[in-house]
Amino acid sequence: MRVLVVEDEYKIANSIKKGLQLEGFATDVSYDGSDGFDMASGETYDVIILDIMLPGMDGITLCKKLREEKNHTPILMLTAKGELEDKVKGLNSGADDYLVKPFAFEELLARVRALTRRPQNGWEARLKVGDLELDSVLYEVKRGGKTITLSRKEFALLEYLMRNPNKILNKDQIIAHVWDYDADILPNTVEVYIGYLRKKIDIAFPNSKNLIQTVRGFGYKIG
Amino acid sequence: MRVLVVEDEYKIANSIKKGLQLEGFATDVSYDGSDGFDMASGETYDVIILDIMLPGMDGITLCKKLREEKNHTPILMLTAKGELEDKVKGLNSGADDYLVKPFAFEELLARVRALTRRPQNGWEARLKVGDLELDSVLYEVKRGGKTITLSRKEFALLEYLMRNPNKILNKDQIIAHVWDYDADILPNTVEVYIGYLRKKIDIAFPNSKNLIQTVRGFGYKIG
DNA sequence: TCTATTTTTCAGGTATTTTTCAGCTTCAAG
DNA sequence: CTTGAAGCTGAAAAATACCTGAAAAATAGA
Repeated sequence: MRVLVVEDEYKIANSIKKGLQLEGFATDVSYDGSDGFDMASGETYDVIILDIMLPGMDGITLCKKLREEKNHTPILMLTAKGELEDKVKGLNSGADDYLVKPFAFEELLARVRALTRRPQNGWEARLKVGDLELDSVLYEVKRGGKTITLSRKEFALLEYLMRNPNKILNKDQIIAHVWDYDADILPNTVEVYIGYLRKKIDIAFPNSKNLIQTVRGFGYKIG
Repeated sequence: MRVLVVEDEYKIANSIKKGLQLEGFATDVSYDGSDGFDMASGETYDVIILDIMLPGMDGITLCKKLREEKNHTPILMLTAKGELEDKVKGLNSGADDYLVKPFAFEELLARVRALTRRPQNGWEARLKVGDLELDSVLYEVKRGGKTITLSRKEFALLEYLMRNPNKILNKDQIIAHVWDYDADILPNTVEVYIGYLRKKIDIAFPNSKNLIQTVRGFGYKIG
């Protein structure tokens, strides 16, 4: 599964690349619009992630030119917040989906997976760890059949933990996956959120095993 | 259930494709009239969605040619607003139904379902949630036998909610399904309409359960 | 065209969520 | 036992989501 990222902001491009590679996508990056166009029309990619504001050639033009030469590779456009017009232009020019900046990596991943449309191994809508269940489509969390109400960030964090059961995740990893790429978050914020989740998931169920565990010096794990 | 979409405007074609796929239709797209004709006569589809204005071959010609070769696949024609003549020509050329652009996705879905003519599982004309009833053919809404008058948009929103009972729907989803594909709507508009519905459906019936619920950070649900 | 209604935006208020801060606890190494 | 780093937590501050009355814009009906 091959992905091309055309994005001039070094920080964003590289974090996308690193993240996608870890998920098993072969990822190429171009920091310039016209280079990106050459790569896209020369090689066969399964998805193209395309920023709108680019040096060389803007994303909308790039997209249109690709479509003109009958290249129908799914395109995910990145648009800056507030530029609603761009979103419309982007979809008109032939993009298949768009994502508003700044975004959390897991959001991007979900959309890339939707665009590849192949039964993605390793991705499940319903996650289960012990007697704790999370439905990432219906936004439902239950433990032992009892519903648990979570806020948006609490949910996102729990989902990330449950997608990596029994794996130790450090605070930097958690921040990179759950928070927007430009968020400037203290590690302590993760600690606070772990505390919130513990209260709702473990402390509220005193007769069950504690699922969220601290691994001092390394991070946290669930399971 | 297979659908072919022949439409050169990427934005429309892709949003139809995405929406139909989520509803369980296997959807192919052609952005060109003569390519579309080849696909339609080569493969077996259950419905063909056909724009009139097309590069390569216009929709009316395409439709006629299909009928000439005894292909009676149901055809839904898309006509631009004001082109009433086209609508007549379209029906004369052998199309089964037409839809005026711009349309909301749910309108298209209803017509596609009607054309497949098979008892579509999951689609009902009369919806019921608690003691709230909605008839999508007669445009009638009642709660506990008492008639409720709704405007067009209020009705469309309520119908969408009631077709997804107990499911959390976020504002983007609601906009994509209830509003025209080219509408540029603020999320706040959805909030306002939820308020209108609440006034008529919940607040007007103080002895009944509140059916419309806010799930902060995620969206709204009914049930 | 004019008018009534519907649709959409705007601005201000409130409640909740998110983030930070500061002090406290725990753990492990010496 | 002491010490320092890592983690925990109550509470405050900041940011955000949602609600609502009212105005503006668009639309439909006469």
